[in-house]
Amino acid sequence: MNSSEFLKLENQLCFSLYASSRAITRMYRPFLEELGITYPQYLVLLVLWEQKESTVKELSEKLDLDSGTLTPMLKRMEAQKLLVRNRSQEDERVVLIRITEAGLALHDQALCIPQTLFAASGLSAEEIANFNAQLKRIITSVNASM
Amino acid sequence: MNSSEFLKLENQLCFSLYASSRAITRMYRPFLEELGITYPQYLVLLVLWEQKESTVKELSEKLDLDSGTLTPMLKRMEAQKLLVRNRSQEDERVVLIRITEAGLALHDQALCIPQTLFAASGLSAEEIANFNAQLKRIITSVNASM
DNA sequence: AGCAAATCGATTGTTCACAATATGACGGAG
DNA sequence: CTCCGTCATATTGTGAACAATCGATTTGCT
Repeated sequence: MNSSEFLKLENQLCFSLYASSRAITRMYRPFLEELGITYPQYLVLLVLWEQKESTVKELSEKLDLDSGTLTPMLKRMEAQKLLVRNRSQEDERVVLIRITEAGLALHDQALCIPQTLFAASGLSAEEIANFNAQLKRIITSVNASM
Repeated sequence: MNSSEFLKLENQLCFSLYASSRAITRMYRPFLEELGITYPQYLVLLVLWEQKESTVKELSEKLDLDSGTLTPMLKRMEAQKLLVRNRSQEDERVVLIRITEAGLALHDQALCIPQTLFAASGLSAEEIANFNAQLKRIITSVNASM
């Protein structure tokens, strides 16, 4: 593989990741739309379904999104009554995010979505597991070097 | 692997793709910033560096972006003198996109970017090639089913 | 020729994504 | 106790993404 071919390959890989990420949110969109949420909002809910309460900082770290993205998004979700935002009593810098009953109620409705998409994808569980492991290695390697 | 574990895995995989896509644009950003362009604009230039002239429709197909994304982006790039937009004479519905000298001039400056990022990534050429092949299989499989 | 359907791109409106900056709150050094 | 640096979040501004819709053109069918 010469240098020029390799550059093309790397560009292709980066493009593939970019394109596949958008393809996934497109796959989720019609299903999430029925719940009135978007894919990034679904990611927030995935966290809150597990631990019910979090902070902007914690969500920022887990989802790798900054406050400029999260603050307006969490406000929209609060307007939809999916969660509540409150300043912490102990440390007024911290904003606590707590899921509501309405937010919890979406969990049951959302459960079938990954199953449906998995079935539609035509991939095997093994392929997904292997690919996930490999992607994690790549991400770790890239992050470690920066 | 039980059902619940599997759902978590699929959610993880989708999130990993989403996060890695953003990580890549962040890696490119400081380098592309020196050229005054963004990652999606770089993708447009990758096409135009190869064929010099294209159309909105062709770019839309190659990059998997719709006119609502491309039209304003191409206008910004035209404002930067990187390309020109003109209605086709033969078919007035078609807008021809042609790269300018200034746009071509960025090619040389951009050449070193993938090399630099590759070196920084700590990955081997083989890992990248294998991963690229696997990602393409996944995308093909997912797209075929929709 | 004449009209319906398809094509191409632009527009509008909403939601991310993120850099840069601002604001207020905490916490430690002196 | 006070100043000062750090921390957590909010705000502003720019640039994607994309659904929905529109306007103009072309093509196909009768």
